[in-house]
Amino acid sequence: MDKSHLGGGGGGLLALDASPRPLGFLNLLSPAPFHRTMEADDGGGSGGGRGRRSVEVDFFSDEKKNMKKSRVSVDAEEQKSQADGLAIKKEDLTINLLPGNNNNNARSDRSMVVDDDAASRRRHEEGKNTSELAAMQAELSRMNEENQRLRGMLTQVTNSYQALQMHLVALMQQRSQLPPTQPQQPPSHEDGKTEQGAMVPRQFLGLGPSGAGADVAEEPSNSSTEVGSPRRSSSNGNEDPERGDNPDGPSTAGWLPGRAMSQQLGAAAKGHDQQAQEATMRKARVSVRARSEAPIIADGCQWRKYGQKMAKGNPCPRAYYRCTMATGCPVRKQVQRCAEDRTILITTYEGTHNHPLPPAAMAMASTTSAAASMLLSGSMPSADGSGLMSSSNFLARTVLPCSSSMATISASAPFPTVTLDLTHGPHGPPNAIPLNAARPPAPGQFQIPLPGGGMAPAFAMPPHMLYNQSKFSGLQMSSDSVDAAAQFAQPRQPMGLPGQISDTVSAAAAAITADPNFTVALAAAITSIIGGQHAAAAGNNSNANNNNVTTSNNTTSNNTNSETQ
DNA sequence: CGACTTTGACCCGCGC
DNA sequence: GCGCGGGTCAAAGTCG
Repeated sequence: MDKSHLGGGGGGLLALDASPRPLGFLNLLSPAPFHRTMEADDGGGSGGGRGRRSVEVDFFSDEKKNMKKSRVSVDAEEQKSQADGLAIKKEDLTINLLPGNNNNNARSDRSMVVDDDAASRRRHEEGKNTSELAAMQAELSRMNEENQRLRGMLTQVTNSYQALQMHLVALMQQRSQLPPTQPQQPPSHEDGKTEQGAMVPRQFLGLGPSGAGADVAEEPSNSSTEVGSPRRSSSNGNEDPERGDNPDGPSTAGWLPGRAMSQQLGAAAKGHDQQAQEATMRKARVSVRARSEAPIIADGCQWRKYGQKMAKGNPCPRAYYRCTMATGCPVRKQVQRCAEDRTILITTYEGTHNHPLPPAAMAMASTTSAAASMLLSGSMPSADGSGLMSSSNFLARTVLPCSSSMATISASAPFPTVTLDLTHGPHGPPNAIPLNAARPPAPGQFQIPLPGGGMAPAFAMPPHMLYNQSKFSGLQMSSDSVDAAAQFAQPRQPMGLPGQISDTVSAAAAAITADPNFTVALAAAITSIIGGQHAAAAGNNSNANNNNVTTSNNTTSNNTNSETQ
């Protein structure tokens, strides 16, 4: 498929910035990842926002608000520092480091009077300023050091993630080769593609196995791995232009019902186990729970509603949407409000995009596809759920390193589902309940343990601190990372810094990371950059990535290029 | 007029 | 075999 788009279309949301800035925050939020609405994405051939189109909620609107709030917090912190006579300002860290630029000094120069007391006082002040300057310079260098270390951590995480992904692909390759009579071998694994290349298609929303899901639309041999709903073999299956655009039988396997596919491909050629696995793969889903008053969340894709049903046990109807960004895209999603809390919108994604995604849709697509791939990689061979267990750990360590405490995997029938819960957090309602408490855990459903499980008890932190910890828990890949994560997780931790700088910066960090959506953005960004790097490795440009990636003291800079609805 | 939503009907899987 | 529930279809209606 169009890999070039992946690289240039915003596949990477962040990159390592080599510029030594004092404590740079990663600009993880790409150009308004979830800010586009269907109206904004209406370029796929629709007549242009006709009909009663659902009002979407900006998926990260709260986040943006909170980011703004964070910015306000930083400003307020600065003002407060100034008001308290503390000279720690951003300017102090960058511009006003030289004594000659000190406004106080300049002012005192102008008002200098030949007065011994005044001169001595001024000398005293100068000495004080000099010591402060030295201290600040020391802090600056220390923060530079910290920044470098964080970059190193991110590099390490990236490398580890790539290694894990490669390992996953290798494992899946082995599994796919286990049945000797298996008629289909993922061609992408046999040709010149590297394993990384095999992962690239997950830039699309691929709920299928890694390396195969996104290729199914153009590879008939892989059709049975399509994740679309196992449609019945209706006689009018080709009436739908989205399904019937490929009249040559098996080539349309992406839309063919599983049963028909089995007939056409020769059911005898497959073992029952494999069919069961494929059925599981087809039904893999990623569910996202988010608080929203709007009837649908804006995930960057264009959807068309094709049905609505009253689900049992839920007074709220369930709406069925189909991706209309490209003809024949099999991706569907279900949107339903939570019965217990109607402010929670549950969006379940299913299927694999067979078309390039806009940058706005990349984050969600990458996150959900990676989550589903991880889920499938672990759930397929296991009949007792142990596979899911291992999958969840793997998922927690790789796909959702920063939101693992908010992700669940449901092993309950009929299909495995990864649930990303964005509903709890400090900004939620006071009665926001943790995931497993909000919903009675279904049989076989469990919460993914924290990836650094041993770490959580190590810190006696209040709940909001724990949130912060979870934000960076994905960086717990080394002891250094643990330390850094702990430092980030404890905004008031001195970190060896004398005072105001660490307080100010930590307060900003706390304000930013306190937003639960930040977790998802972080996960999405990491996932995206991994994919972006893969695309870049395949010879694609990485300029777009660089455009989207900054390290900056101003953590709100990522909101500047939002797309209006 | 075309794209979209609505909604009743239909099909299928599953449990009893 | 039957009924239930989930998922989808497709005609009708809506909108700009």
